[in-house]
Order: sequence, then structure tokens, then C-alpha cells
Amino acid sequence: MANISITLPDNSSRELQEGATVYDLAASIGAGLAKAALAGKINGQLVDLSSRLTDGDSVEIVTEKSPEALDIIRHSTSHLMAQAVKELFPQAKVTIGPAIETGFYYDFDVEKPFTPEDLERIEAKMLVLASSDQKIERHEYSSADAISMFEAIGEPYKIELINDLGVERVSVYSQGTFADLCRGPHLPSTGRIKAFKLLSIAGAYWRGNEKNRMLQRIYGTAFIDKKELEAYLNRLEEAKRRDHRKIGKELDLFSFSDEVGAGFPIWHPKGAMLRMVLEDFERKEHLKRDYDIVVGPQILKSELWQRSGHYENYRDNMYFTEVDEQSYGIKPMNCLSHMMIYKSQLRSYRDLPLRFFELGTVHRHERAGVLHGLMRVRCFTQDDAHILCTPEQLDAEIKGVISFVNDVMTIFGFEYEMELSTRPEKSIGSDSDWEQATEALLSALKDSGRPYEINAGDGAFYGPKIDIKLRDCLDRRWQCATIQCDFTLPERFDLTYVASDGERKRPIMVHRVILGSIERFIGVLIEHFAGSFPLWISPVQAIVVTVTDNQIPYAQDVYRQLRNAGIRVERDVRNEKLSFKIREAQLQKIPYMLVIGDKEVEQGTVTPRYRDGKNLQAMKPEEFIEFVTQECKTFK
RNA sequence: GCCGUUGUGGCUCAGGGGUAGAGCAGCUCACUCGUAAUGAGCAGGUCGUCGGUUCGAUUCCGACCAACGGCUCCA
Repeated sequence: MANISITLPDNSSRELQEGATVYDLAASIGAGLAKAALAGKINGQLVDLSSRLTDGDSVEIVTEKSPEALDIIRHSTSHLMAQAVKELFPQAKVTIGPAIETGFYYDFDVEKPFTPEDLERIEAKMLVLASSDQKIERHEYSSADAISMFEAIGEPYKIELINDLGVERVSVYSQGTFADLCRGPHLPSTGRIKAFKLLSIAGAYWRGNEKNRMLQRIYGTAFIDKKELEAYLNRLEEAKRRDHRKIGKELDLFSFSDEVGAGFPIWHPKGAMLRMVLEDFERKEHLKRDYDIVVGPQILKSELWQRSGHYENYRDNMYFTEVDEQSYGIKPMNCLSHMMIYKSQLRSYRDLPLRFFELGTVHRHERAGVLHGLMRVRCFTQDDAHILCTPEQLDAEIKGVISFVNDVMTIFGFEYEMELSTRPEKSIGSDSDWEQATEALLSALKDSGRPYEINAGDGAFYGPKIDIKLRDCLDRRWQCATIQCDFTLPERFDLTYVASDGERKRPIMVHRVILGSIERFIGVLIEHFAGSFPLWISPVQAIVVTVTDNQIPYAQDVYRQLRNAGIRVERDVRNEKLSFKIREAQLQKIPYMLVIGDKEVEQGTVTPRYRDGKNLQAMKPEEFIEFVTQECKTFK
């Protein structure tokens, strides 16, 4: 029999008999590797261990340590789940079941939705199937054969998928009596699946289209071993503990009320204080960067929204009101009044760029099912600005915004990623406008030296945009900042400036937010810090705590001094045990507890206890004021 | 908007066809006690809303509202 030559990742080569598989290659290298092998990579393409090699292939063995391992394990686990579901619910129709970032899911078409008890049964069945270590085999068929096969076993969704694929041949993976259309690759046998858990049941539309039938999706996750699975499940628990809705209630920051309406947060004193600190910070930072602060009204005539195109494209998300037979739209965006400010006088190229900043509160009628704590609400305040500039200035302005975002995210300690979104199907504006705007954003992204991704077709209807997603301490991503180019609104509103040659020219408008919305950003902050905010943004920075009633007059005096100095301080002079008061302040995550007993009264000091349990040296109240002031200056 | 789950005093939750219970918080009293819960007593709910079934519903059924997990959508 002829020999073939295979190249390994270290560039060494190996001779094998013709017809050898990836597994044979692993076995020829060593028994240990053969045992650890999960899949292979031939010429960069992920394949099964059973794949045959041909002469000249370069091959890599995928083991648990390979970055691709997790996806393969999860994908095979989703098949295992489908197998279990088919055994328990033979009438269920299988659809698709991919690996995702945090695990996997599989969508089924069933008459009756799954119950939590079903989930337990399915998981138990999966354990049995895994321990029986069934071989997972790949077979190739012509599309026509595959279709008749799936017709015979009554799987219409698979037939639809094959028809849409429009290819000659398809692959089918089988394990036991279960067979599924799939590109693969998969683990060699079900016994290789060692650590998984089914997590939740949800409705999901076939092919993600809400006009299609709703399927039942089961989410699960799988890891290389039990230890990693446990670590992940612990992280889920930690995320639950940090949930901003829970902490928001515990720290008395905000609430929602049926009587007020869904999606309308009510800001309690401490939450409002947190907002105020952020808003003051933003005003200062914007003034530093030559923005002008402006203010527009909450409602504007409907005719204006018609002119802007919002009425046409965004009406379903808007609230309207009518007074004296005049219809008004409650603003879902702040751009219109900013444009009217621009239009209020004749502008020269010497005036540009103009940067109008507004902490603009907007209302958007989001669909009922999408609301989520502070992350998705119907009334929120954007740190919104519109930059009007010449085409020549666009590049520098966008770069300026990106550096602004970077400065702010560094202060809060967030990592972030950038994405460019291009023209969507439903849009206004000419092709050339879109090209020019997209080009400007792209060049700024390239110049930033940071990695970025491209989301084709995900732009706003009036222009392309850069979205900035920050990562919190649990590695979750949140859309906050966005920079949107707009060639359309200046056109619609006939915005002009007089250029150096005396000609009237059209400015470009850039819509941008840094934090995004104060509401969402606070939600992210709460979860990131688990409610233990840095001193500079803590709504309550310190609390004066007395040991007994004897110290009340002095404690009041200290409280007054701190208040007058602008420290956000509270006092707890209740007739309670010190340990009880410390406990309450601790649960409120107040950075400093200023303990006052007889000793402090005598010496005219306070003893600050940080919320991590450590005491600072006893110090004079004015020293504490100085200390807090300095810390806040450096955003600690 | 769609699928599923849930909805009991301020909070966390138990209960269940015959007109409601705990802990915490609140209030009162006693204790004046130095770094995560002092003790005793009191008070507090038309069991999300509106209909239906029933001699009788908070408990069963339906609609609506809201929250939660997703889908779709988005700052």
C-alpha cells in the first residue's frame, strides 16, 4: 500500500499508510495523544478524528487544550441533548443546535412547551447516553438522499435546511438511533462529554424571524471538565448577586412602579445623587473639550419630526400628544433642537466645528417584552452631543470623540471594543453620502490603533456608526458609547455655512454619546462594582456613627462640618449597638464609617473605618475632608 | 409584539376552596453597650387588576397589567 506524507505543526513530517485517519496520525505519534485527541485540523479546517488524510496535508491534533476544543464539545453536547429529547419526546422535530459563546442551545418544534421537570429528565437521559459512550459517526449523502432520509424520519426542518443549502452533498452525524444534519466536526463518541448542564427553556423563532413559528429552545452549557463547569456556574451565581435590579433595591437607588408605567425608572435620593455626580462629571469633561452646553424642549411639533424622517421611520417608538389641535412628538432623540440652534443664525466656516452637548432626556416606546431594569427603559437621559463640522474636520472630530471615550472609560476602569455598523436596508440618504461617512469612521478606527469589528447592515437609518461596547468585570459586553455620522439631517434641514470662498456649503453632523444613557451606564456600574462604588461617585461617601448617646452633640458637629465641606455624609446616632450600625453601613456599602466614641470626643477626632473592615488612623474632621477631596480629584 | 414562568403586608418568602402566616424592616419600652444583627411588646395585608365557576375564591378558570428567562429590537 502506498504511503502518504503529513506535515505537523512543528513542520516535521510523518509517513502514514494511505487511507489513514487523523486518529491514526495521533496514535502514530503517541498513545497519550490518541487518547487526548478530540478532533483534528487539516490544512486549517476543523475535521473529525475519523477524517481520512491525503498526501501533503498539514495536520494538527485538537485536544482539550486547543482553543477550538470547547466549541466542539458544546456542539456535540447539543447533539446529545437532541438525542435525549428525541428519545423522550419522539414527536419533537429537531431544527438547529449550535455552540454559542457561553454554551449551546438546540431548538425543537414541539406541541407542548418543555417544563422545568422535562429539563431534569432530559439531563438525566443525557447522562445515561453519555456514559454508554456511543460512537459518533459521520456519513455523507447526496442532498437528494438526505432529503428522502429526513422525510422518512419526519424531520421537515432538516429538509428545509438542505434545500436552502443548495449543495450537492451534505453530511449527517449519527449516534445510536439519532441522526442529524450537521457540518461537524464532532467528538468521536458521546463518552467524551464529561461536564454539562441544562440551564433554561425559552421561546425562539425559527430562523430568528418573528413571522415564523415559535420553537422551544433549551439552553445549556458544557465544559472540558467538571471543575470548569463549576467555575462557570459560580460565575452565574455571582452575576445574580450583582444584578443591578437587586442591588438597586438594596441600596435604595431607584424603583419601578406599575402605577407610573413600565420602563419608567423613579430615582430615589441616593440614585439621584449618583446620577448627579455623573452628570456633573460629564458637564465638566465636555466643557474641557470645547463643547457648548445647550438645552432643548421635551416636546416638538410633529411637523418637525416629519421633516427629520423620524415620523416616517421611528413613529412606532414615539409618544405623541396633542394640545389646541397641534400635534407634538415627545422627543426620542435630541438632535432636532440642536439643529434648530445651528439654524438660528448664519454660520461661517470660522465658527466650525460647533459641538452642542445636552444631558437630554428622551422617551422611546420600547416593545413591552424588551424592558430590562435600567438597561432597557422607556425614559432615559443621554449624554448627547451633536458636532457640526466641515468635511475636512470630520476625521479629527471623530478621533477626538474616540479619545474622549478612551479617557472616560479609563477613569471608570472599563475595557472596551469598537464596532463599525454599515448601511441598513431601511435607510435614507444617497449612496455617495453613505460611502463618505463610512469611510470617515473607518479611517478613524484604523488610526485609533485598537481592534475593531464590522457589523454589516447594522447602522442607523440616517448614517453609519461606531458602537463601543464595554466589558464589565464579569466579562459581559454592554453597548454604551456610539458615534454616528449623519449626512442626511443637515440636508433635510438645509443646514449651511459660508465657506472661505463665500459659497454656502453643507456641514456634516456627528451624533455621539459617551456613556450612552445615564440609566444604562449606572446599571453597568452597579454590576461592575457590585454596589461598592468608588469614593468619588458613591452617593453616600461617609457615615458618622456614634458608640453611645454621649457622643451625639460632637457627632452632629462633625456631620455639619463634613456636609458644609461638600462631603456626601450621613449620620447614624440611633441608640443601637455599634456593631449593628457598622453592619448596616457595611450592607449599604458606604466607603467610610466615621466611628465616634468617648476617645474621639476627647481628642476632637474621628476614626474612619473603610468598608473592607480596616481602620484608618484617628484624624481631625478637617483632615478627613482633605483626604476625601484629594481622593475624589483623582477619581478613586 | 411572540413563547414560557411568576405576582401573598416596606423587603424576602411559606400557605392554600370556608374569609391569611414567618423572618427582617417599622413603631413603643428597657438596655448606653467600641467595629457585620441586645431583648420584650405593638402595629401592618380587600393575597396584581377585572370578570367567571361555586352556597362560598386569595386558592379553580379566563382576560388584562406587571416582573422574570429568552426570541425579535435597541442607548
